[in-house]
Amino acid sequence: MGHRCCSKQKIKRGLWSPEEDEKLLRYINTHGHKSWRLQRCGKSCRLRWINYLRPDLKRGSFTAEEEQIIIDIHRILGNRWAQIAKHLPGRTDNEVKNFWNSCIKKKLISQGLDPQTHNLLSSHRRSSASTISNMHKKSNSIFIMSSHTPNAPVETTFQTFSSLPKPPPNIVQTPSTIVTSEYQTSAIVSNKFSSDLPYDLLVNNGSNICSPSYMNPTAVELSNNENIANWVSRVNVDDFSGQTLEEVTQVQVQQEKDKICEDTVTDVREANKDNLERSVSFESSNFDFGLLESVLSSEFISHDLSCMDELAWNF
DNA sequence: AATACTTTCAACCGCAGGATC
DNA sequence: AGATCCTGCGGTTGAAAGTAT
Repeated sequence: MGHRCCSKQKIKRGLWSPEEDEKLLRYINTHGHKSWRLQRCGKSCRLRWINYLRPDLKRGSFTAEEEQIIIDIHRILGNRWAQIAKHLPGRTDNEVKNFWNSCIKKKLISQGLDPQTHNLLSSHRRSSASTISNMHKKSNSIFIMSSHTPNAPVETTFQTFSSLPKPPPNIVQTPSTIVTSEYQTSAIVSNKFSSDLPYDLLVNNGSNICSPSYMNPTAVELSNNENIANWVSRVNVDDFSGQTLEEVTQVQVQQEKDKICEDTVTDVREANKDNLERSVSFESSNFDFGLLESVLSSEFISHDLSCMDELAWNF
């Protein structure tokens, strides 16, 4: 069964001809993109405009950077192409989806990764990695560690896991397993939700972490500098070969905390100087609430968030 | 050169939610 | 209240292009 508007009348379907494109462009230039009732189904016109005719679209193949962004966000959000596309200016959800299905998916599989979960596929797991892999399932961090075998191809060096926080604050989970660089693997470092980490800034005012209205405006403003992508940090396991994961964890977490706290403390002081009473415009904010909301409401973070209530910004 | 097979990606489908009449 | 339209989304399809035999 076709779309309602298409089934009612004889409307052209299939590929668009250059003449039709031109006609649609002329129509949009004259009438704007408010009404889509042409000889084609309105839905088809709209789609053609969004996916092909829009002037701000970027053409050509995806760059390595774009690919990495897609992988990183997909790891957190899953197949939410529209959300992912929002972080790639000039790219459409359809484009991202097609690129994923035709390229990235295969690449991940060839690397032994499950494209849906980003975990190692069972067939690629070795005993030395299984411990870490299982650990990942239990752990609650969005820290990512990457490692590679000395002879591994460059594109296989980002084998990453991630997950999001569940346990109560102040508890930094530190799985103790020897980290080696002999096997290409990834490992969870620790729980990022310690009480003095930047998430606190975002949730210091209530249980509904997803809603900006529950957030402390000052805190949100201060967080504007931190894009969600920066929440995911990478460390190189090779630098810590031979150390226990616990040791690596403590060092990395401390460094990350120090850096973040340093930044946020500076920001807070700056903000205090600037008079904290001024209101914050969410619309003008660079902070991506859409993605934040997506992340927080994704199945990755389906855990009970009530523990967030306990978080407080103790400054 | 011809055919078969694979890949790519534009377009479609179906659904949901909101706005309008 | 119900019908219709618009918008947005993720999944799927199939024609065209590319590649292998």
